[in-house]
Amino acid sequence: MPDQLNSAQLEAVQTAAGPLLVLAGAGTGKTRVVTYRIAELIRRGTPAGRILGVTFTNKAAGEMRQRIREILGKQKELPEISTFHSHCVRILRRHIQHLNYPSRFAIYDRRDQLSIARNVLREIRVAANVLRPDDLLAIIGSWKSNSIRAAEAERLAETDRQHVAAVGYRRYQQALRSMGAVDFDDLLLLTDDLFSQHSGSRREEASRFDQILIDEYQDTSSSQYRIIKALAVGHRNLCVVGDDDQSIYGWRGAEVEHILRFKKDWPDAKVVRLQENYRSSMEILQVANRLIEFNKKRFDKQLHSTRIGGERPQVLQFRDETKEAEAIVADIYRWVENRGIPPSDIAILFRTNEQPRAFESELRRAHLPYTLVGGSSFFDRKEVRDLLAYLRVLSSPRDEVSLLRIINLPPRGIGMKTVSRILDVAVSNGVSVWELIERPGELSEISPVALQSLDAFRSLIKSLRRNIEKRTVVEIVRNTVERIGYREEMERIYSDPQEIQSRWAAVEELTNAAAIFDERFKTGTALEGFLDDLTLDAQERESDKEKKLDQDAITLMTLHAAKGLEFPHVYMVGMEEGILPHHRSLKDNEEDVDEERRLCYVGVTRAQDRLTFSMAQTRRKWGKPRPTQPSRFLYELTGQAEGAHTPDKATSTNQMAAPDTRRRAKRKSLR
DNA sequence: TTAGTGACACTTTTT
DNA sequence: GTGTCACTAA
Repeated sequence: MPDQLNSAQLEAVQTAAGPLLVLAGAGTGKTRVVTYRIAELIRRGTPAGRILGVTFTNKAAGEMRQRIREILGKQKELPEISTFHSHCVRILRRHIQHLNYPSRFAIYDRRDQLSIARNVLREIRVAANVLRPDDLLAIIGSWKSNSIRAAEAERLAETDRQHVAAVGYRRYQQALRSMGAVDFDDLLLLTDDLFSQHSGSRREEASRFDQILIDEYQDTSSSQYRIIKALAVGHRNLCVVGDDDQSIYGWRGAEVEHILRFKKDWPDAKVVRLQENYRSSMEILQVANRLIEFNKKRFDKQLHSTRIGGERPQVLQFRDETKEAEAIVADIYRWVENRGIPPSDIAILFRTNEQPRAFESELRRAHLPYTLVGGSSFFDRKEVRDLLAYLRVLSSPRDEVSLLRIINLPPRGIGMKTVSRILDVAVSNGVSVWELIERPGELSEISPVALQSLDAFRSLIKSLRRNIEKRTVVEIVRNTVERIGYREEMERIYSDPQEIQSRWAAVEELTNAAAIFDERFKTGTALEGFLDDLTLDAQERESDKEKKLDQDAITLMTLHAAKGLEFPHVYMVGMEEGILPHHRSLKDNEEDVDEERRLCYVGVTRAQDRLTFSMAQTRRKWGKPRPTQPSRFLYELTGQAEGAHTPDKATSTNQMAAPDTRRRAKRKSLR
């Protein structure tokens, strides 16, 4: 990327007022334009605090903040850069009482949602072969992303399955509300509700900013779309940036149509197209262009390369996924050790979160530094979820999912029977579980021993909550771990000292996160903010030292997580039918495959200099090796498949070899 | 009634 | 590797 902005970029940066649509291909400097535009607005006199920048992930928000800080210099006030969800949380914390919600609400992540869905299905007696909890969540999610509420869902339902799901949806929302909790979709839906029902709140929130900039606009859902409109309709200074070819969140309600509709909503909008790719070598860009032409529904767009030549992308085949990992890591090792390539220049991209396992162990064996981005890691750890549940109960005892998780953890004599008895009474008397624990008089048929245990539990929670507003989050965490005897419990359950060690490390990591949080925010209801940040993954979890280590590590991540990033050396692994495209997208319709193709396109366009595809001929699934087929995308991007929308290019250029023909040579070269 | 053990199924992508 | 279910011992 040159230091000078080209004319299109300059136009996007300097258009100061009115709606602006930036249609930008991959690697054309999209984020750079947003960053410079914000800096330019500030330079021209807009106070930084009056600018709202919305990104898709917290990672992207952090990077953007960092770059703006670099451009502006340290002493200046910074603009508000945040994700949609984080921004909505802040709005709701200020106004949610208008919607008859307590302002102390907890945010439930997928695991919590699953737990509620399970209970709902049990309550309405739905067998697992009719609807499983994750099915219910998927259906509710698709309704929510189309702004369909439970009542409407019940009207719209046609099939039996939909009827059951609609009933489940209603119960699910009731459960959330009674626990004072919201899920991720609710953050957007409730904000949308708030703005449409309470114009005062809308005006107040809209008047906070004079300029709004949205990155990755192709991934906005309909509730996000309406929220943006509600915030921007007054000042009309709305700049959106996106690329329809990189729309990969359709399954979450993202609609490419919003970016198409922009000109209709804002007829005077200025449109700027960025079509010069500064990132990838010509060879890589050719592969990308060839691939994406197989998608029929797309904006007419041509990406020009500004770089000539480059290394031709390779396709490697291996016997199984272990061999794949071995060989790829061996290849990386040679680049790092023999050619002095910094590990941070290298990324391994994959479709699903189970794929990196084999690569991780190979990388460890080779003593190559790596970081696994996203995935399950931290929050899926039992220890983290245990402690988090305690913290949530301390923050709000109405949080039933958390309360039920910790009520007998570590074991304290409150078993299944007692819990289900409490739940029965709670449901029939219409009171919360915590209320029953506080007033056990309403409980009947519970053994005196269990009552005693309940009483001890109540005192424990009460004493942990004492003075909670005055304490720092670290103190709360340490105190909780201490008082519940978590270390002792760990030593009791696990015999292997190494396992205890690694599990305890997660506890320490959570404590560190709390310490970092305390440093940054010294005021207010700290615990609640900490929990919000953790759930929305808005935390800067690593200390500075670890961050520096990370900076020189190989990156492992999913294709979804890779959006917006770039690396000199990219490996796209597991290029097989059923993985990319994923088999769940093959079932229904063509459009799902198009989204998988865009996902592949996103991966390809991350690469700057060198791109390697790999696949395994057999892959283990549930322990059994099964033969695989090369991904159709491999044929498409090598020009060996029919049906590209502009098929002329496919035969004109000198092709890289098909997966099969190239195999022997490649494997040799890797040894 | 509770605590501990083993079989079992589950893994698309994420805020 | 993890949560859930069914079974058994105390």
